[in-house]
Amino acid sequence: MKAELSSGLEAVIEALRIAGCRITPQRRAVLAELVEQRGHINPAELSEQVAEKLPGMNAATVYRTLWLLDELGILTHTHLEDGVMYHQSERADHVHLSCSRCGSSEVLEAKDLTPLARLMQQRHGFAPDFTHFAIGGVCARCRAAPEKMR
Amino acid sequence: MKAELSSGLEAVIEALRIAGCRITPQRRAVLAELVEQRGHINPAELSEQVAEKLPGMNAATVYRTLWLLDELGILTHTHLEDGVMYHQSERADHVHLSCSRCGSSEVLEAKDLTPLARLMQQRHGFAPDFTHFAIGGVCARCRAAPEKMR
DNA sequence: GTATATGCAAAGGTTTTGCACAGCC
DNA sequence: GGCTGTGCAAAACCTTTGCATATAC
Repeated sequence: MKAELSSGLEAVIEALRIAGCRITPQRRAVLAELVEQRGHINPAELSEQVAEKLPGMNAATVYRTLWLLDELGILTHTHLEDGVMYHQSERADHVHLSCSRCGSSEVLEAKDLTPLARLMQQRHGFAPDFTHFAIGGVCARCRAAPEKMR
Repeated sequence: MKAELSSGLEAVIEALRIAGCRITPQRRAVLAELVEQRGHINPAELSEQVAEKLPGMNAATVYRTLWLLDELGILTHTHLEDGVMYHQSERADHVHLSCSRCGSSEVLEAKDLTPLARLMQQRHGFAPDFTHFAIGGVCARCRAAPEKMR
């Protein structure tokens, strides 16, 4: 069984235990916050959120916990235009399209790009995971709009 | 004519002048260093390099210069696993494939991905520029190798 | 001469690290 | 009780900003 946050906090906690890690209130708090978060969140913001609910919670601990959970595959990070974001691994199911002209960001289901991914793998041997970095480019609206200066 | 570093420093300098910018030794130094650099370089490192050749050169000036040149389209930045890198715009012709398993990074000519880009544009309306972010995934060697723990 | 660019210094923000103590198992 | 994890504080980085001065034009 793979530990996924969606299968419930307890499943992940069990996985942590099996990995020889200790279950602390701090780790529970980080996990709980990540479950509540629908989208991505950066470490700094997450740190604030968690601290609200578990006073005394230290930023260093948040960073260490994120590192651990990422290492165990429970979390994933994604690189967007403005930095690194964390989210539940099983929610690494969408791709960010980041428009360089208007700055907007749309989201695509990862599976919509599987044909492309497969093609790329066949042609270049590299099996891409388009969820790990955003994809830059120009969105449909900006392409349609008359060219403006930026 | 578009100002490109490869057309020579002087062409870019002329473009700067036309844009109403002043030509300072500092700006020349940054441009010169970027011409010498084959690949990508991050602002901090670039700052060091330039300071070696133009003593007194200040980091703040480097950042301001990079911002300006990026704004003018002479430079481009790319997001790799370990941060932002700058390079000459006309060298934004390659895509970084970053293997999440072994950490290696291969490079692909951007034009090798144009069919994919076109396909994506047709299907999703978004015209991707795969050079602006790296593409994460698993390289051919790691896919072939027996699954190891990470 | 005037407007722009630079240097300096300081602040801002994020992330990492060392170490003593606390607390999970 | 022993070892892992945490808090605290400091440091390490990277980047930005304000302001007086220097300088390109």
